[in-house]
Parts: sequence; structure tokens; C-alpha cells
Amino acid sequence: MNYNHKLNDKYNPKDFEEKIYKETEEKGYFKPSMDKSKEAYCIMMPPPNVTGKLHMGHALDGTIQDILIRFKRMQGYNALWLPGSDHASISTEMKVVQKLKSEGKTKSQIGREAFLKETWDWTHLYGGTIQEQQKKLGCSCDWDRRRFTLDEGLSDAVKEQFVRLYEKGLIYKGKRMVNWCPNCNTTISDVEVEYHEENTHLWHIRYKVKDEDKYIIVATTRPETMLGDTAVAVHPDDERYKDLVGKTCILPIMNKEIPIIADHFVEKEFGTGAVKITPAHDMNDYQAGLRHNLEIIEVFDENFKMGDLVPEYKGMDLLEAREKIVEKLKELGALVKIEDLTHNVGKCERCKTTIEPKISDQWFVKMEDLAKPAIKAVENGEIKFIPKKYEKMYFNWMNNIQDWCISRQLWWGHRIPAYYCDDCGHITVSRNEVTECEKCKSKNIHQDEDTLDTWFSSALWPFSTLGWPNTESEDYKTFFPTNVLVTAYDIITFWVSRMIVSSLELTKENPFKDVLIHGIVRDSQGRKMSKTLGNGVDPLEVIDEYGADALRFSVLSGTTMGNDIRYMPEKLDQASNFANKIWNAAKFITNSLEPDEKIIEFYNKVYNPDKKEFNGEMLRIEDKWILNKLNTLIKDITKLIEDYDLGIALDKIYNFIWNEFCDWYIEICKTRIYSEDAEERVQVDFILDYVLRNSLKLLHPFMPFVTSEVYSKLVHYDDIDIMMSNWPEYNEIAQFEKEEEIIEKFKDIIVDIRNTRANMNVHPSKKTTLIFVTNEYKKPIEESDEFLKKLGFATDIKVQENKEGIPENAIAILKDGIELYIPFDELVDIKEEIERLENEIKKLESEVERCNKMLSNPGFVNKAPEAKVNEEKEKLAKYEEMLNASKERLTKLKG
RNA sequence: GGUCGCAUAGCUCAGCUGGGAGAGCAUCUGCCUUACAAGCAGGGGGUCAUAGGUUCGAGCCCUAUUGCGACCACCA
Repeated sequence: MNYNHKLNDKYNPKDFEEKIYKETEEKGYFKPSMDKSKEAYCIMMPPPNVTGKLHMGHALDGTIQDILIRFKRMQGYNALWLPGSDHASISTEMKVVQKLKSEGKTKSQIGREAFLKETWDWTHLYGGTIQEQQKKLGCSCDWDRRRFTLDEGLSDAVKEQFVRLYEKGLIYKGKRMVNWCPNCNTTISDVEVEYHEENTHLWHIRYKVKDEDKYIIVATTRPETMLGDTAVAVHPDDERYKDLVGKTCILPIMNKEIPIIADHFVEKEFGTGAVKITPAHDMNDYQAGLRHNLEIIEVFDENFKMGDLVPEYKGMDLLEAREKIVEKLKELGALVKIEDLTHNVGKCERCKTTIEPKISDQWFVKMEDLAKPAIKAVENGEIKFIPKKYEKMYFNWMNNIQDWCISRQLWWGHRIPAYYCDDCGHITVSRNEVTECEKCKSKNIHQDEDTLDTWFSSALWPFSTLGWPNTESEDYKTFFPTNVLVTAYDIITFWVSRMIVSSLELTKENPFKDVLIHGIVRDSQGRKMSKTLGNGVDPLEVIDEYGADALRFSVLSGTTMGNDIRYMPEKLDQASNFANKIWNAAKFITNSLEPDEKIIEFYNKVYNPDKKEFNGEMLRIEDKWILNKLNTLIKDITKLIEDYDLGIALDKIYNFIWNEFCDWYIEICKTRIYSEDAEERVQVDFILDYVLRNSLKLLHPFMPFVTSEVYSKLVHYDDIDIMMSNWPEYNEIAQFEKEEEIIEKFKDIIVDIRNTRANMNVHPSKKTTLIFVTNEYKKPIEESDEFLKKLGFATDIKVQENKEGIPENAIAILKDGIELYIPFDELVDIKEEIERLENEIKKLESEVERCNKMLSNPGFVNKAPEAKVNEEKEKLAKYEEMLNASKERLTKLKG
């Protein structure tokens, strides 16, 4: 075979990222192998909004999942990453409404059917955008299995859930006070309400106590709702009002008699301690109204204009009515004072309109019993949150769970499968289209106009995407329950928790084993990225400038799961420098590579796959060193990814490739690479290729593109692309521990040499002879002669067992087991060398002192683990030896 | 108000079940050394927020304080 090993001169991600994605997708690598002999591994991608665009949060989320799936795929799992999108009822519907508005049309004008058609068109137009963007990021999901929450199958699943819960009595219809957005014209859930501080006033209004010459003053932020007051409440322990409780007062304007009641929810300290109760327009008042059996009087009509309680105000806007009513109260002398107040006002998350509490007929899911098994599943560890602290958030939510309002006054979504009989009023709930009342058989029926909360369908995502309710489908049987769910902490409560609930109720299985929670990506100043601030970073622009690999690196390097990530553009430089470093190293290696056949032949001789052993006799000490380091690295990275410590894993690979492989191994080997001896070259080329290819494999899940491109230029043992290659296996028995130790020592010595030379301003080209005094390391030093010479700036190396012939003015570097002398001749001032030695002695003395202190502490010697004590003893011996050698050298120089 | 979290080098952050403080960037010094100046070699820089406590030993565990942040609930 004749392979081309050539890499382009410059690292340029645009040359290959898109190409590689396309190729690997076309080859079907993203699909699960469906190999029954292999364990299945499955991740469900949290479905982004169908009309959405990729933001940094998606980029992070997608990168993490892609790393996991690529890792497992290389490990041989039958791995599926299933993508899809969410119909996102409110936000999509709003976008279409806006579009209609710009065309001068409204929802109600065109009707339900036409509106849905419009929305489907919109969805088809923009629905593919985010997928295309995820591809740019390198997401290796099985696009053929992609699902949409409004797909037919998923809609069936939604109906199935609704009907089952309804039949068990877990779904009910009831009057409740809900959050109503007057602009979106729908109920929204508590979590879709944002609270904003607003400056307003607190109006103090006095109500006359009936038949007495007393007044009770209430404080309110909403005077316009007073028309619907049905009581005034005070705290039962409030001495100021004790005598008034049980009496009645006269509601101004309405001139109506209402009771004065006592209720614990009233705070004595706030306002006047007396509060007007308007059950129709306030959550607390509503609850109080229920407790005290108060009448509910609605002040507003369905469009949130004034109703007809007082004809004068009818049809008025709320704020306008507020003004008029305040004026009127002033006239009547009922307005006592106006106080300034800042308080939190609920706003619609989407359109920022002030939320109005409203009583309406809605569908609810009874949560308390459903929550119990879901709490248990996490308590007993069947489902694990990573990091664990988020379990607390989950428990906090689940233990205080409220019934879930699932109906939405929207058209875009799953229409509620409930049919009302116009004759007998019976409600028929069914999986299928209903044409007659199940009770009186009347054909006079109509379906509920409302749709279901989007989360009602996303709660099914882990299994509805696999074919549920058909539990016999191949995918369902193979991949459910799934392995890990990856998402940000901000949707634990309304998505993660509901998936667990639905799954346990409907499938009796946990939907996933692990919940991997990551933080959110903030801007460089630590602010949340938002459209209104305009501080969002577009991942596509980043990819365009730096490449997807760099983006992926930058969101993970140096981060921990669960913590927020600050977007730092400098990290992108670090990332692309790293990719560039790999590129250059690979370019260097491949350019000098011996023919593939020769290297493969060498491999077959040097490696015994059955024993998983290298033939040490065919390798040099430095080869064994890097192989041993690689082996440890493989072990560490595998464990780290399995534990989801992705940031640490990435930094470890980075460090290995750059600071060990490039900075040391390649440098050490250069003389061999340029060697005249072909056998020598094959040997070193084999190691260079071997270590690089395995490092690339370890890095591949993180930076799929540059690793693929470079890997394809390495020695071709086979035709398998890196993506489908086997994950490196580590050897339990580290074969070359001793050699690693020796080279680490040599590295230390070389750093010391560089250090001293730098301190003494020795010109880099100036070379000298290195004299080693040792017997323990004689052989390895002789074996390493070439690179020690090169890296130690030596013309020559002498190894001897005594100190004969060492010039007085030589510099000494003293390690345990090795003494190194560098005769600098005229270059070195004895004074300086004495000074240097004195400093070193000082350092060593403090080390010895530290060890002695610890070892003379009876508490330490008696209570610390034996291994720890021995470790300190060994250190002490080593330092003492070095200290003595230094002292000896010093006296000699001085004498 | 309830719950949870965070405070480590100039900046952004790592630091595993307690056993000699780390990275990247920035900064300083010397290098165009035949893969790489997007680079190489070396250096400086930290009372690990504060105060107590547990321990032979605390960045790590406990308590309190200060300053941030998040989530939930929500004040009429």
C-alpha cells in the first residue's frame, strides 16, 4: 500500500473539519452498530427548540455528549446518541403570531387549521437550522433517528400518557388560580414567570367600620382590584385590630359591606397590617378566600379590561382605571396616603408582560403520589446526579411538589384528548378520535380547545423517541433505559424531574442512570448571555474563526461539572495553539517516517499482543519511559471520562502531548531520527507513531477533527479511521516503571543544567564536558549518552566512579545517586559557584529540618499511616545524602 | 423568607476519600536551536475571604462572620 503521509504546511481547520464530518457521517459511523454481542449505550439529546439557533449553552451541552458517545463508541459499545427537537409551544407560537401580525393578520382571523399550517411551514423552514449547526460542532448523533415532539409517534405517546393518568385519576380538571399572560393569552407555568423589581406605590385606603366611628386602613399596590374585595384581613395576634375582627366594614365606591377576618398569612409589619382580600385577582387572597369561604368577584373581563361592576369604568385599561379609582377615593376622603414601594412583579418570561393571577378551568396532574417513587429512585442511588449537590435541588423541589397545570391556551402543541358532550356534559378522554359521547352516545361533542404544556411531551423524551408505547420495538428494547442525561442545572426541576416521574409511572423503569449537570456559559464578565443584553457569543462565529475543535476545547478545559463557565476568548488561542502544536509535531514525525511496512514489521516483533508486552530488549530507555507514561495516561483518561471529569481529562492529555511528548520525547529522539542507521530510525519512528496515535485516540472525543486528520497520515496498520478505532487499552502491570524513574531523574538534571547556565548567562552555543560520578546509574547514562549530550549542551560525557580529575571550579549538580560536574573553565567564577552551593545547602537544610520535625513528632510517628512515615524517612535520607555531598563540595571549593 | 453553592497567583479557573499549593493567560530574562516565534529554555508572583475548632497534620472536615451567586417561595 502506498499511503500519503503529507500534512499541509499550516494548521487550518477549514481545510478539513467539514470534509471529515461529511465523510464520517456518510460512512455511517454515527449510527449504533446494533451488534447484539455488545453492550448498549444511549444518550438522548435534550431537544432544542425547533426554531432555535445554536448558542454557547448548546455548544457546551453538545460537546459533552459528543465526547461521551465517541468515547463509548471507541470502547466498542453499541452506542446511540439520538437527536431531535422540541415543538416549544409558547415560543414557536409567539414567533408565528408575530409573523402574522407583520402581515396584518391575527390568529383568530385565520382560524386554528390555517394557523397550524402556518406554524408547520415555519417549523419546516427553520427546523433544520440548529441541526446544521450541531453538525458544524461535530456532533456525531444518528440523524436518521432524529425525532420531533410533535411527530406522530411522539403524539401518540403523549395521548397515551394523558389517558393513562386520567384513568388513574391522576389528571383532573379544576378551577385554579393560574398565571395568566394577557399578551400571550395563555396560562403559563410558575417557572415561566420571571420576577422583576418595579417601583410603584402603596396606597393606604380607609374602609369605615360599620356602625362605628372607626376606620380600618388597608394598604394595597392594586387599588383597581378593590371593586372585587370581599373581606379585609388582619393577623389574629395583631393587638391593633383584635376588637375589629368579626365585624364588617364598608367597601368604598361599591358601598358594600364586607367582613373583617383574621388570617395567619397577613404580616403585621407590612403596610398597615390590614390587607384587602380580592380572591379573584391574587394568589394569597384566593387561598384566604377558600379558607374563609369568601365570594369570588371578578373585576376584569377576559381581555383584562375593567368589567361591569361599575359601569363608569367598564372597558377601561387597568392602569387607567387605577388612576380613576384613586381619584375617586381622594374625592371620597378614603385615600389616606401614598407611599413609595419597590416590589417584585411577575413578568411573562417570553413577552415580559405583567402576569395576572386568574381563576380558570385548567387541567392538572396530581403530583404528590407520582413524586414518591421518583424521589426514591434518587435516594437509593439508582439515579445519580453528577455533581451530587444537585440532588439537593431535586429533593427540595420534589418534596414540595405542587400539582402541575398542564393545559395551555395555545394552538401549537398536542391538543388535549378530552371531548365534552354538549348534551349531558360528560367528558370523554380517549387515545382515538372521539365522535360520540361515551355516556349518552350523543354525537354533539367537541374537543377541548387547549393544548398541553410542552414539558408534558418532553417528559417522555427518553422513551417516546424509542417507540414507546410500543415496548416491543427494537430500539426500545435495546436502548431503554438510557445511560446518561446531560443538561444544565436550570431545567432540573421542570424537565429532569418530570422525565423521572413519567418514566417510572409509564415504563416502571428509570429513564437514565446518571444525570450529568453542567453549568451555564457566561460572558467574559460573568454575566448571563442574553438577547436583551446582546452579550451572547455565537458559536458559529467562533467555529468560523478558530474551528470546532478549538471551541470544544475552550468550553471544557479547566472546568468542572456543575460550575458555570466563563467564556474567555484567550482560551480559544490556547486551544488553536494546541491543535497547531499537534499539527506541527505530526508534520515533523510523518515527514521523516520510514515506510509503513517496516514499521509494522517492527511492531510485530516488538509487541506481543497476547501478553500485552513489549520486548524491552528492542527498545531504548527513553522509549520505555514514554511508553510507561502513555500507559499511565491511558489508565487515567479512561477513568476520568468514566467519572465525567472531562475538564481534568482534557488538560491531562494536553499536558502529556505538549510537555512530555513534544518537549521531551521528540527532543530526546532527534539524534536518532536523523540517524544514518535505518534500523535505528525504524525503531524510533515506531515509538513516535505509536505514542502519537494513542494520544490522538485519547484526545479524539474532545477534538475530533484535528485528531482525525492527523491520524489518517500516520502509519496505516489498517484502514480504520480513528473514530472507529479501538480505545487504547492500558496494561495493569506497568512494564517500565524503573525506566520512567531514571528518565525523570535525567530530566531533572537537564533542567538543573539549563537553570544554572541561564543564571550564569552562559551562551547557549557554548558547550562543555559533563562528568557524571555514579555507579548506580552508569549504564543508563552511557545508554543515554547522545541525548544527554544534546540536551545538556555537552561535547562529551564522562562517567566515572570517583571524583578524580574534576576541576576545582566545576559546577556541581547533586541528585541522589548521581553527582554531575560541569567544568566551565574560564566561564565560571568560583565565588558564584560557592554562592549557588550555599543557597542549595540552605534549601536542603530546610528540607531536612522539615523531615526531622515531622519524624520527631511522636504524634505523627505513632498515628500517621506507616507508609506515610516511611515516605518521610526515605526523603530524609535522600536529602541528607544530597546535603552532605553539597557541603563536601563547598568545603573543597573554599579550601 | 427557605434551600443550596462560591470565595485559591494580576486575570480565568483546577485541586480526587485531609499528608510538601497547580494550569492557561498576563509579566520578566535569554533564544529565529534543522516540527512549531501560534514557538523554545528559564524566572518572579499565593497568610488558599476572616475568626475559632477537630486532628500528629487542614485549601480540603465542623462552627460562626463577611462578601458574592443561584434556585424555590413571594410581601398585599
